[in-house]
Amino acid sequence: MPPRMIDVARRANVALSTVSYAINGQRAVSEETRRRIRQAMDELGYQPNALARGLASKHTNILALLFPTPERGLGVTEMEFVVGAADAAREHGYHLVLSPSELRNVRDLEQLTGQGLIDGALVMEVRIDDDRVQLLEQAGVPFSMIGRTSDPGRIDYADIDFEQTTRDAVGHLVELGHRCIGFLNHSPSAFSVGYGPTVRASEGFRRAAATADVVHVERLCGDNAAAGQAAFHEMRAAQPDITALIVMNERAIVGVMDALDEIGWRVPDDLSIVSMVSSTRVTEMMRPKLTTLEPPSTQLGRLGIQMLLDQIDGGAGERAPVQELLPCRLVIGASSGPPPAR
Amino acid sequence: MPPRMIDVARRANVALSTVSYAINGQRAVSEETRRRIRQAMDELGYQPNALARGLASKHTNILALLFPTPERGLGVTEMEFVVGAADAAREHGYHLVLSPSELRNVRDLEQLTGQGLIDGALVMEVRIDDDRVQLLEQAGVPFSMIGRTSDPGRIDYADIDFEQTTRDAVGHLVELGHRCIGFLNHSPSAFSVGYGPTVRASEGFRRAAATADVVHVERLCGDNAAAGQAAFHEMRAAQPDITALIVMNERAIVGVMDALDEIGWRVPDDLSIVSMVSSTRVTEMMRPKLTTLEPPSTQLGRLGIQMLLDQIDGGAGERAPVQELLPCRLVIGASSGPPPAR
DNA sequence: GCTCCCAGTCGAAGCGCTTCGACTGTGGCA
DNA sequence: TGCCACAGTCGAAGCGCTTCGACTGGGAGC
Repeated sequence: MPPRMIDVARRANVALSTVSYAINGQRAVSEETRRRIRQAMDELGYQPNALARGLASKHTNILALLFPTPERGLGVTEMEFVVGAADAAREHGYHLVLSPSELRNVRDLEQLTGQGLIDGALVMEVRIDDDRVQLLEQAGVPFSMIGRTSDPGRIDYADIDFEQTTRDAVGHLVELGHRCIGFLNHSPSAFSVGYGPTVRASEGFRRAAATADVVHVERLCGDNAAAGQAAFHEMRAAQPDITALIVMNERAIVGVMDALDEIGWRVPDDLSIVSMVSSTRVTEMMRPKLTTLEPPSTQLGRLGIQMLLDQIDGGAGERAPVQELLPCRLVIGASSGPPPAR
Repeated sequence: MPPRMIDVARRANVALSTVSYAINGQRAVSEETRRRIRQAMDELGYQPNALARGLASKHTNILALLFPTPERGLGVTEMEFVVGAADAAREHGYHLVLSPSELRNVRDLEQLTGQGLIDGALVMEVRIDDDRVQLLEQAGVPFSMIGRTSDPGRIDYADIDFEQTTRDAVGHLVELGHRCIGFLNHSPSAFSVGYGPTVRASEGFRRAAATADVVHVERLCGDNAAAGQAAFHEMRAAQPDITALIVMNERAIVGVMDALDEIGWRVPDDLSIVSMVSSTRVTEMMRPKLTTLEPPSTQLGRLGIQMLLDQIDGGAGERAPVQELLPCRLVIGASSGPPPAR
């Protein structure tokens, strides 16, 4: 029912193949012919059939976005990745299919790559040691990652620079005068499965604190208020002099606030709080409005797609892998200030 | 390079077409033959090529998810839609392509449907009067909506039951003893473009309040703290007796809290707050933990896909349209209580 | 004046599948 | 005993494109 290429060809009085060449420029077509073809296409409202094109040409203009849904659930930051990626893909004439593959369902991934549907994949929520990476490699599917494995080798990735980000967080607090800083990280399970941000922020914090020569203490903490509350009390028991807290666990923060109420502490007078890798969209809803290191989520999503397309369009040539670490942006809110004079 | 159907056929000593029939059951195949074919497929690790299949059969097993990115940005609730839809699609053997079409880019939509890539579309963020609906109709693409237009006709949709939800919100407050209730809605621009939830919640609130015979006042309010703060002061000026507030605007809430601080009011002692259509994921991060009417987001996403598939697989037959309104779940937090005895 | 080359065009052969019509052999039934 | 129906199988014709090899007619080069 929709017009086909042959209809365009007939109307423009040329061969089918000439229309094809006019459309994708694989061979020269004279200006006059091209004009007639364009006109015919317009008149018929012609749109090339994506499947036929893909079948014949071996590339589909479809990319997959692999996002597992972690126990933690997906938040604003992840949504921003997705939107960034989807926008970037569309701008380049690609479609993005969403593949909510659980890690356990390696089968799903095989199915996706085996069907010949996708030209490449963007892998989200990468773990330090991620099954999907091997799978994609041996399937020969071009891919890039948001996040990175412990040894990314020559795989393209874009990730948050946790080293820099923790340094910035610690730096901000040190500048304000803090000398004893706590770090509340994600859950023990996130750490033990090797979720990248959890592991890297942990290392980064330790190093940054050591470099700045401040007393520090870290805790892993379940993603809920109760865990946050308990964790803070434990931390304070370990380091009674604590005057500032870096939190990379949005859902634990409210628990910390509860804990502070219990001991009559106020933010930022008695304790400064800096949220790490939280969207301002979230921190602005908290009271006091939190100081945060906001992740460049949309940009990461776009970058991920960009890298992938470079890889695909770039063709076979040996390229240097693109591996970028992006910093978070320090957005100062009302939750950080000078330490109390205790 | 990957095995093709002909390879399977040769290995199982049958015709190509027999393999096809064995796979999708369009014709009877003997048990013995089927066994041999299955074995050959396993040995070769065969996976049908999705494009070839689609080209020949006229359906692709791909659905599109149409989500415009509103000025307001996409939040947790929207993410949950998306995940629900993606999961449901995968469970049924479909892929989901993300189409972040701006409403203005009607061209993008035409391109998507014209390419023959998708079997159907799920439309998110539907407005009272939505261009995309006409476009999809005239393109002959099966689709269903999350949300609904003013006159959905025979189009399938799943939406939140705003009538019921506002009634529940008002009911909860009335039960607590409140007699003067405010409603803080989304922005004037959301209202004027006819964003469904904004419009319907407005009507619902007015009706519910009238039925319950309580004094009520409503304001549209920009999606930010400053607007919320100003709006609350205005509301109180209009109705000094206000003792409870229903808010369907997550980002304005913190502004309301600021306003309360200014006049020395506390929640819920002086003012009860109920958040409408907010994920508990969000309300649990607020202090006090907000009472909310939590939307069945994931379920809506799944339902949307389900309806779409019924429509597609159901075939040509005249079905009754599936039009479902789902209630939100009242989750009582610490932000609502009896009115003060002023 | 002849060859050579190349821009520009055409026809045809696939890409890997679905599906149609045709063919075979068996069993039920009169 | 003969006929028909039908389960089970096969070959071939597309689906709507891309791409390859081949063909044509000028200009450029000598």
